Amino acid sequence: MNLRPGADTGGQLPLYKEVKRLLTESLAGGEWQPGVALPSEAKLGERYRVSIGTVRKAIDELVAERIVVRHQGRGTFVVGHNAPRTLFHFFHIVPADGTKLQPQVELLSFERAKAGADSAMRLNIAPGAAVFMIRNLLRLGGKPVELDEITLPAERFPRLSEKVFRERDSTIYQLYQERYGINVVHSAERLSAALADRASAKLLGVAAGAPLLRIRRTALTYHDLPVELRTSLVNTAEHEYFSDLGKS
Amino acid sequence: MNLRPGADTGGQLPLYKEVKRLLTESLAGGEWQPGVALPSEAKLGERYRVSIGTVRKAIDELVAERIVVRHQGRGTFVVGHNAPRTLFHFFHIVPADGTKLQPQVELLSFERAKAGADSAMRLNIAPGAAVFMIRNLLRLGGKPVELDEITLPAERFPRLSEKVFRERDSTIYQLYQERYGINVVHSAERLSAALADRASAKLLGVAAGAPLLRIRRTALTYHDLPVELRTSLVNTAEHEYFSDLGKS
DNA sequence: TAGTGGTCTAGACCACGTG
DNA sequence: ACGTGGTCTAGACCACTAC
Repeated sequence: MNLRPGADTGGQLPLYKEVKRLLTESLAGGEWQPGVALPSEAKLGERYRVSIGTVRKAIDELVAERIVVRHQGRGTFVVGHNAPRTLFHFFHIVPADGTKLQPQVELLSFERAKAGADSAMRLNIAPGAAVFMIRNLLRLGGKPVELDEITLPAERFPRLSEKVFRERDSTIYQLYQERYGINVVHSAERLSAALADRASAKLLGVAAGAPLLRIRRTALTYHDLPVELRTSLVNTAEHEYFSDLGKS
Repeated sequence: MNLRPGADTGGQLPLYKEVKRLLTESLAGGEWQPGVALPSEAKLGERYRVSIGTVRKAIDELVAERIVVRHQGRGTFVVGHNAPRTLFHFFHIVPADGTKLQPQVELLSFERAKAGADSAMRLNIAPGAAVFMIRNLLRLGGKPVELDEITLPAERFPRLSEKVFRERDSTIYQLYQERYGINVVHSAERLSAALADRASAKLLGVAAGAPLLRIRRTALTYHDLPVELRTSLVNTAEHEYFSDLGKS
């Protein structure tokens, strides 16, 4: 760490990047839980022996990545899955008329299985490693709209069971956060079109052969570590996927 | 404009937001063309009578929105549609294996028409106003993959003709930029699944009733002004839509 | 009143690109 | 050598929140 103005960089990384890395380490290590305020910028400046401006630049990037939020006069807070607004960072299905609705989730099945080659690669685990496979039906305004298949690496979710999953009184990502200390902060999604097979059609209340939107998501925690795979089949007759790219 | 440290805000907007607004005005007014360097940060500081730090904060936001790019030692440049990398800010279809390919575009039809209620609303023009309707077939690696229907407000594209459109030696957004001074900087997309009708199926080389991904895009220029509507039908048998959300 | 983040300035030095 | 953006510091004052 260096205090001379404009000096250093012999250590390779800019100071504020290093501070950001250290902050991310602390977040990943659970030093500050979601919903809790970080130390003040002045305190962080002392802690890392840098000026407030450098701390601010590091936090600026965390804010841009929606990992923390600032509240003037209150402090800087770790983003978790408690605030209803964070739900829509990950749930992009809206009625065609645009009004956002909270989905109701119904558990269809909960199984143990072994990871296939593709899942293993995307989850960065060994092929054949134990995983949980969970299927859910999502309703919007009472109507079934989306069918989810979730794949979780068992190692990261010790003692997870159908009972635990079913009896949670929160969202799924909140469960990961509160019970396993896993905070989902980003996701990558790939979309394609598919035809409803008989089973999916029945659950979604459409004809077999109806067109469905297929979403394949990888959910990531700090350091871009993958922690969940999710394949969704969506009936887009009355709903759409909203791609809220870029912009601020 | 105010020079006292920490003062003002009586004028409502923070200084750097005002500077950003003025920069955007100049960009929209064509003072700096895409590909050209803005005045240096020091010059802009003199011009708006603010410190360099304030200019930098304004430009930071324009960089985050991909409206300009900085190159250390060279300057800050207006983003246009010349660099091949900018293409993929707007074209999100990639082969399932992930390798990005440049699409080849074939013009299918070019017509004049009147805007319907929905198009007019989304383009912010009067219902019944003159529009161009253009249909294109896009190929990736020689195979037809996407069918586009483009709607343009005729008023903003004076003297556009099939000949002009067909004989362009560049991308479509490059044509807008170079001939009409319209720089597409953002887009909003809504996705759904559909079935191929007979005509689309034939053009895309799939069976009628095959599942297609439908993308409805509104393309925006500075100040979030809509300048183009585009509905795309994509055969996702061997390609996917990549949603590269958030993150830096 | 005290503490927090938000804005704005000023100036130093570094790294990069061009001539 | 010069000009550009990139990093870092220091300090002032404002706006908001909580007590």
